[in-house]
Amino acid sequence: MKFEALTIKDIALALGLSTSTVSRALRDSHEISADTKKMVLEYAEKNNYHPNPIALSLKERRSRSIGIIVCEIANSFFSQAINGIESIAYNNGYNVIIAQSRESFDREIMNLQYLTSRSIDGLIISISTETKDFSYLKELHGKGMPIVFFDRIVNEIETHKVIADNYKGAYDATTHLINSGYRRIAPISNPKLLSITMERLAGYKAALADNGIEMDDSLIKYCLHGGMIFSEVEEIVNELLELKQKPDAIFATADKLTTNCLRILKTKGLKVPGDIGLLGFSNTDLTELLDPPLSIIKQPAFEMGEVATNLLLQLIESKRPVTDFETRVLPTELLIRGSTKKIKNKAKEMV
Amino acid sequence: MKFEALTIKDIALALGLSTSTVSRALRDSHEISADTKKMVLEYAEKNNYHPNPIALSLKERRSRSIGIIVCEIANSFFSQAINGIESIAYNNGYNVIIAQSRESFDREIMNLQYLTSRSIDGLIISISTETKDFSYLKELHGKGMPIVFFDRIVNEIETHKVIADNYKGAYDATTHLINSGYRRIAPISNPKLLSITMERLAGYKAALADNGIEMDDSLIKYCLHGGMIFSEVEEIVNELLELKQKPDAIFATADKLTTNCLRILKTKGLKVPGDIGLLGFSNTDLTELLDPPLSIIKQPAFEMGEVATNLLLQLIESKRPVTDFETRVLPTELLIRGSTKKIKNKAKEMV
DNA sequence: TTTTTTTACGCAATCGTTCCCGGCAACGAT
DNA sequence: ATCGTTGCCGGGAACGATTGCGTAAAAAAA
Repeated sequence: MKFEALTIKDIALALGLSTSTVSRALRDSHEISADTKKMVLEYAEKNNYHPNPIALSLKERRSRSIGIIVCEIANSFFSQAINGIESIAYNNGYNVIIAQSRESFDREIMNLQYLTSRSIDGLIISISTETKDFSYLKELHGKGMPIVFFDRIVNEIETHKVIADNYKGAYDATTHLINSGYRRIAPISNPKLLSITMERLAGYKAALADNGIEMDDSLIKYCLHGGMIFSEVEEIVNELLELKQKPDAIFATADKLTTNCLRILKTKGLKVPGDIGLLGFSNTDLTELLDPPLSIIKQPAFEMGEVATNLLLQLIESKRPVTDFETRVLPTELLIRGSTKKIKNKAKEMV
Repeated sequence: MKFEALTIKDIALALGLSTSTVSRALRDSHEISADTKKMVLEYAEKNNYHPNPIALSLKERRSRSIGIIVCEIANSFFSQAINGIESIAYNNGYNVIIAQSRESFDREIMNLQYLTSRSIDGLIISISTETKDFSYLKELHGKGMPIVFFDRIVNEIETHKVIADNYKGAYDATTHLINSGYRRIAPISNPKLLSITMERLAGYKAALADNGIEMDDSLIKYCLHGGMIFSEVEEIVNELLELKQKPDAIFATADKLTTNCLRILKTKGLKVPGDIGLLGFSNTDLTELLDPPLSIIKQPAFEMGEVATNLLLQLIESKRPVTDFETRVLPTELLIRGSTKKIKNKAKEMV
């Protein structure tokens, strides 16, 4: 079945005018008489004419749609960010096409190809945990595709970037853990070279250093699939618990890792925070209802989406090539709950 | 900045052919010589030519994109459903444009206008809690727009529909509560006339009847904004708790209501299930980690999205008007956890 | 060799819209 | 009466791709 819409040609025919006149009347050109304008406008209104966006896109060589690539939608952080992206985009007459990489590099490339073949005007992307090769993105960017990175950014591509203050977030979180008496804090992260991993681990390390705590490399763990594969997180937690010097707290640096860690610790019958403390990055609004209520670092996901979209639209609508790029860093929020309750300093465990 | 793509015209110019020949060569027409085909194909491959989908859309009068309207993306059920929709759509060369009504009728109409002005080929929608007037949807449907309803459906519009087995889900849930000793079960729902509300309440009532429990209308509550406004849920819970004959369990018939009920009960210092039992529809994967672990009815959100999309594509790609519509009902799952633990039958409370 | 058929390609219209260019009135100025 | 000027409008090309039709040359048949 087809859904036939009214065209300018139909109006022209009905009113005995030419398409050019109708077009001009609709765009309120000065070279159309008031009478004709009124006639056309009224007819268009009555038969609710809407210009065909596809024809416009073809003419103007722009689709007024922007692509989004994230690892998955069903993740609080990203769905909130998409919310922010969408709100700005719609207000500016753009629509968004969302694609999910599911933490796969191959899928990310496919999405990229799909979106560009769909002739998007710009791209907002948080790269997958698997992505190490940026040549495709570089090529795209080199060809003039406006790109804004957010969350998981690519430092070697020069364009606008939007991130949470991962360094400070992790620093504050680690400091809080230390102040609560924890000493052997094990950070569980996404792959090593992901921007958010590096930023968050840097904050962690700085907090340790500032508090005179020696770092123990055996406590630092990475999840290659960002927690998408449950068993992977499970193995890593097992490794940590089998250490001679066990960690007294886990610092999960990503949403999926945080909740999966809790799941695993509970399954193992460990008391949180009695046996082990837990704190992590998370954006779900259920964390305070969990058992135990989770201490979290929350990112301003919605705002990040908004900012990223504003920057992207700026790139898209700029007349001349933009060379002055900025990296916006938005503040995180540390919410202290039960999962990091103070423990007594066991002096013997101090390293 | 512009992102210039290779066109058929460029290829024709470069190879000294006409655009028609190039077009036909690319589509492997029999009336093009093998040599020419090879030449064109190789050139297109090397310079990675992709047909401009906008030009194709204009020619074929189809955009190969489908619209989705849900109340919000940042909701487990809907993000999972969108996942399902997206997977099928992409596999069939369609992209999806997502819009959020945020439970507002006005926004829903705006979204509808936006999406149609974007010339979508079809629509998948779960209507907002506010929507009582279906005239716009009817008009759209009447004009030939393929529509598939899912979750919150509109019975008076004849087209494909996809729902969870809300009746059975609610029936099973209520039965479980009864079997666990609860007698005064208060259902908190979305607005009265929403399809899911009616279906779920019907299941609730049937379960009561089948167990010889008299229904108490004062226990039946509705949230006009579907739990989007926290205070609204709070008021309703307060009303219930101020009843002379208080409920001994709450049955929340929607995701947001379920988690918000828990939040409110905990804030009030009530023990769940000690003071009151709680069970609800929910699709978040954190429910088992909550305090208490929540008993829930889970909908097959992903599958619902898949089925809805398959039905929609069927409508879109059908040559002649479809008159034979179906309503697919997918099974729900009852997950029993701590929040509905057995209580002793207090005979005096039996009504 | 001439006629017919086939092969292989080009021309031009089409989708809906915009916009450059040109034209034809009516008007005032000379 | 003639010459600009202005106001108002239509013709047609363009955006990128597909496709029916026409046609030249080559191949086959006469």
